Amino acid sequence: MIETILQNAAIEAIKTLYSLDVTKDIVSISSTRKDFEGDFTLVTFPLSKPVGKNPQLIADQTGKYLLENCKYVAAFNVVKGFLNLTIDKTFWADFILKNYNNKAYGYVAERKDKPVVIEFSSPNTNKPLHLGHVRNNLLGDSVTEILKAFGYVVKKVNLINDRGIHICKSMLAWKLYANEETPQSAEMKPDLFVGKYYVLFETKYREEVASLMAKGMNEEDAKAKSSLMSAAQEMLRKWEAKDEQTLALWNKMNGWVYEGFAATYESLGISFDKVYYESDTYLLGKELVAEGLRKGIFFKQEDGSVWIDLTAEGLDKKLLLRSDGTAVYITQDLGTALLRHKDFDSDRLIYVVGNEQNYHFSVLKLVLRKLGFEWAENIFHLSYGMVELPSGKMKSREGKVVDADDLIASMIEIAKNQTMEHGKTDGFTPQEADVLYRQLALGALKYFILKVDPSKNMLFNPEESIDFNGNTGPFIQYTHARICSLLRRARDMKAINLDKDANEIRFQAIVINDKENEIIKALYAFPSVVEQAAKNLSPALIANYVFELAKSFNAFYQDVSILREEHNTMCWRLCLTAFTGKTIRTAMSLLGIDVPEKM
RNA sequence: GGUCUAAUAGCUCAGCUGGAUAGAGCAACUGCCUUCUAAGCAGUAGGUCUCAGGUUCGAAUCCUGAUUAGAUCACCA
Repeated sequence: MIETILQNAAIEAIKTLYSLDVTKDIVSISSTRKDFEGDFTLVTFPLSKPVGKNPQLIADQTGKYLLENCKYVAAFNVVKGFLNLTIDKTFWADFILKNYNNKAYGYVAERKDKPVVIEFSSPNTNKPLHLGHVRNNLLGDSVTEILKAFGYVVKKVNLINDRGIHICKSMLAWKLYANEETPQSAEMKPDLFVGKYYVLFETKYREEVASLMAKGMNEEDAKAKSSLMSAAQEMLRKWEAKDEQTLALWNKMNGWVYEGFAATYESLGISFDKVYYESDTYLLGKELVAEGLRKGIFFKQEDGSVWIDLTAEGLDKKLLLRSDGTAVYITQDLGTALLRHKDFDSDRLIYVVGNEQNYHFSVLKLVLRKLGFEWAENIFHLSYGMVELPSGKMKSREGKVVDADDLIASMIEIAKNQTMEHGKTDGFTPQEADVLYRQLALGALKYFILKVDPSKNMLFNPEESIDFNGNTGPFIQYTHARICSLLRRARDMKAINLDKDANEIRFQAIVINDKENEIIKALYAFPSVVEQAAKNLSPALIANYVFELAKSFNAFYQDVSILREEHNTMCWRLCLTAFTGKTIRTAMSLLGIDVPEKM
């Protein structure tokens, strides 16, 4: 890109002017700050010492040299040690004309690498998906799209947590209190229905503990003596023993939940290449533990439990197998990692999992590495922060959550009301209108969540957060729709041929507004994650690409505004409008957001 | 207690590898709908970048320490 060209030219300039070889890292080219004239800025302070002259003089002399010797530099000015370079307009013209009809703009060709496997979503089957899952799903889906744009083959997998004590809790509550009620008879979305019984169990359990404590027991004893909890544990034992009745109930309730999940995934527009079930995988990993024992990487305690000592690495000792020989969480995660590596012939695994599991994943990676798996080096935990509510953390045990389906439904409702209020769907068929409401609602939700740095906790205020004004998905969609509208009108007047006829087109085009930079922010919301992921995936290559991409967008936009000011001609505006529409579409597709052509 | 993460406008968030006068949106206030579509535009006001040191030409950004908040350190998943 242009920065590299300028950088090399500057290095050459310094060599010629001062007979000095300088490295790239002290020749920094960045986009010029607005309020200053120019497109790119060379900061000359770091050059001052090696060259032995004051920054201003260096800037001045280098500027003169570049003006004469670099064909892209049209003008320069110096403010203190900052050398501001203005790029020749023909460069931007060539750039636009070259890329306008390039369908692959923003994408790189497919590479030959092994596929990347990304795990996300990973719900439990005792309750419906909530806002936290939504963040997870959107991140997973968007990172997939971004990696695909970098030419990677990406396989999306989901590991459903369909067994364990929490599942038994909803099963037990249903068995005790439901009187054979079904989602149909209760007229509820089936996963919501199951979740209701999970909350019911927790409520009844707390009541029981409270009443035991009222009789003078302390909390610990009360919890231990709880008949409900021991019944749930008994149910888990029966499940593991493959008791027929228990399995039948388990199948029935999980079936309900899957039906509900399918609907939620559908409305979020999310799909998977492969779904794993923990009931199939929970016994995996024991062989790995045995192998580690043989190799002397792990050790066995007197009670039979197996551990690894990671204190040398700054972590603790970690249990890998219980004394009764059963697996724990990390045991099966070791096994599933290996399974995935084999299933997809992949040596790059990404896990989209909340940041409360940071420790777990550092242990997982370390253990696999100690077992001798080189691909473990490429495991990347895409860690994201919690979604908090104004009232504090979401607690599914207490039913204090924002349900994903409710949220989407109410967003669609808001989108519908506002759109009708603005009269935007006049002339739409009812079907077209419904599609638009959905696109707007999901655009708002997705952009709202994805624009926040994934690693940070975020606050979600149901009353205030969802907005269609300002820096929002619908605003970007709106901008895109306006651009499309302009192009339609232009086409009505005369066929657009950007290469030849641009000058002849007489058309009052949109003045591109600065808000379109918001789309760049959407891309910027990711580098922290994507760049890190990229570093893990393939050294520098991808990371540089993300950076180049984002940067080239940014440079382009800066120059859009410069062109706008300096060249107030129709043809220019039209070219830029068309191109901006293109970049919006490209960027939004990386976020998994639809951009309607009319609204 | 150990480890990790965070702290930027009243609120929600940006701030790229250290660069010029720290930016958006919301909320508040002023103007703008006959030339693309006001889900908009132009403008005003709002800041000790938690605090204290350090590194350097230059720090919101890097380092050290403190304060506050969150996560984690289970024979839970």
